[in-house]
Amino acid sequence: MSVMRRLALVDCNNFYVSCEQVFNPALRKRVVVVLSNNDGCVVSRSAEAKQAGIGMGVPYFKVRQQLEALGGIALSSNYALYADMSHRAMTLMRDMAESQEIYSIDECFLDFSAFTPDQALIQATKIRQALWQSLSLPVCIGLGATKTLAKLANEMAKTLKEASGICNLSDPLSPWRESQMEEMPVGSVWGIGRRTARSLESIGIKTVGDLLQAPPQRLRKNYSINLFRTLSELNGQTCIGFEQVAPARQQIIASRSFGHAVKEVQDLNEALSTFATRAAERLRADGSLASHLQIYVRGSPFAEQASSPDDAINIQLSSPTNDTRRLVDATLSGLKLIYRPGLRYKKAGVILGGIVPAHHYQPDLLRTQSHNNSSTLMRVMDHINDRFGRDVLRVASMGHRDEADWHMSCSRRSRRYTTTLDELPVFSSLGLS
DNA sequence: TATCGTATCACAC
DNA sequence: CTAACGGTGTGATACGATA
Repeated sequence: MSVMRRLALVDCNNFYVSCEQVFNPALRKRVVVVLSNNDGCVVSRSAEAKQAGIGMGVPYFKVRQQLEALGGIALSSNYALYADMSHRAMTLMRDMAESQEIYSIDECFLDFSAFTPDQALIQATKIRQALWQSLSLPVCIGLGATKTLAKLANEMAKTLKEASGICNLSDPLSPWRESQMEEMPVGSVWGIGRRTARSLESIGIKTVGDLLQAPPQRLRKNYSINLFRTLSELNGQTCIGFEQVAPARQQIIASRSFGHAVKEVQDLNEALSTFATRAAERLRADGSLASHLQIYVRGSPFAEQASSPDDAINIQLSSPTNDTRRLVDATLSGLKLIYRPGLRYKKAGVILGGIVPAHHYQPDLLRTQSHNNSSTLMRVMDHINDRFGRDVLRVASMGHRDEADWHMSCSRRSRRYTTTLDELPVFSSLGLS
């Protein structure tokens, strides 16, 4: 007989904006947004920005004027900073529970099963305080018997004014809490996205309470297995396991939209060489090999003409590899086959697939030296780049222009306070870099 | 008929 | 001045090709 599970879901509030505010307190209590790559869309908003009606995911150019009128601030995203803050937060929480599953850059599940209900609430409070005191990060915490319930509790912790950052949907569940839960909109449930929510609403299922009371046969008939798992989890039955170690990735994607549309093969060569290089670095960091890759190029999905390019090609490697040179070669040979002169390309990408552990692969003794994997050269290259800076050692096809059209726009990035010495204010102002 | 690969969708963050 | 709209990853499902 298994003991009841009790899970906590800790989620940082407005994570990217909060990280920026840690290092620039002048941003507190202000309308602040952080933009996606290429300064494209709003991906994180301060409470004040939400209050002012700045939507999540809205293209920046559509709200730029509104932001200026509000005296608001838009920042390019600074992933080095967010990743570092995330690591600190996760490390801090790791020792405050039996086990931890890092779910995303700003969220983790914690196993609180060993705690009594009272202890669990006390521990949640401690975690909130610890993150605020040592990292200045505000978080909300939801407690529940399943991941879906913990996520829902977290939504309620964010939504309900009186929750003060913590909401408990574990037992014992007060009738009051239960009714609050039943009033939550279906779309706020983890796993029920925009489309399913709209569909459910159209048949009168608008809230969690409606969903729990709906006849299961009717749901089974019209919806996927996912919705049933979600429903079971809302009823307290575990369908989604707790993963302390992340399962091996099945694919690695490296892709970017370009700062400006490009037409020349040379630009695409450089961009795709860079993407293949990034993908290969991650592949080696995972200790893996890829068996095939896909490359794709495309124009703007918003282009008025229907003739915007959109092409892809799959390439089978003669043997699994993590060698940047082989992956770049394959990438460029693929590009040759799909490139068409004169078109306006706006995005490209490399997708590595057929990923296997490096130790799993038995090299073919008849293969030539160039097919060696995890070669000494790659290890040395990674080492040098790690020590002396990204791309100090690189394939020539990546190019060396500081300002190529395909490079991202990123005009408003804050300093990488925690990871790049040159960007500490005291160093840069002294001109030491 | 069972299975396989691929494209597409839905979802999350 | 104007035009301008993310990236990474998983799983389900549909469907035609294949053995």
